[in-house]
Amino acid sequence: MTSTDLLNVHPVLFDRVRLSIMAHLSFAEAAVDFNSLLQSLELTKGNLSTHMKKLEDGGLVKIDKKFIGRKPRTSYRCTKKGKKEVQNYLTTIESVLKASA
Amino acid sequence: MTSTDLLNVHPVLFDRVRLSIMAHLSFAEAAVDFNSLLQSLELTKGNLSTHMKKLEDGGLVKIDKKFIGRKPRTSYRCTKKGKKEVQNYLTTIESVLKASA
DNA sequence: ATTTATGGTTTGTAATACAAACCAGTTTGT
DNA sequence: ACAAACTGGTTTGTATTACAAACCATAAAT
Repeated sequence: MTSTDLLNVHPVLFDRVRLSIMAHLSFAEAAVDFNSLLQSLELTKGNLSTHMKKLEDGGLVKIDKKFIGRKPRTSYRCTKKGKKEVQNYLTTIESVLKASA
Repeated sequence: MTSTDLLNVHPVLFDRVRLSIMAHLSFAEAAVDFNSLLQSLELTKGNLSTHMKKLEDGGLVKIDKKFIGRKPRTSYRCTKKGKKEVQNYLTTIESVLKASA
């Protein structure tokens, strides 16, 4: 009930762009590749790249690099931890913001 | 439904501390003063001061400075807009994060 | 009259978000 | 064959931000 519960939500999720990314990834059944995220979210490549790195560092996302034919392709999927943290984010926000009052 | 809805939430709310502050203020009936926020949130004075300024600049909070006896006292209350933005934040997060899928 | 407490604001520093520049390779055009 | 343009990203430089420390003004206590 106290707003200090917010301290328990993963800090990396407190960013608009990264939350969008996690929303995409956590709903996707399969892995999502760099360029489709790029298009959905309308970011620059550099910006997306660094956000993905942070999500990876936080363990919320798993990165997968391979060659598809002769071209490189990077794709991402949401980890178990990622899903858990997103859920935690949602329920925490709700509990903090929904008035018992 | 698209995660780009997140672009509609007030940017100033995308911060843990400020969201905590708004949670406090939006539930409080009366104005809340600087020191009680300071204690509830366990921040430094400088940090709280600048966060409040941002919330004020965003129109989410109204500041009120007066002397109580001979001592200065600063207190804050949530504006209509503040309440609206908090509501919008909550419903947007829910719609983005709760799978229709 | 010093010291100590109260109620904050301003300032300096470290971390962060972002876009521009870059890099490695591939395909297309001539 | 060679250059130009495209693909798929990463690294780097800059502006913004969060934060705590230092500071300021006044009041109360000794």
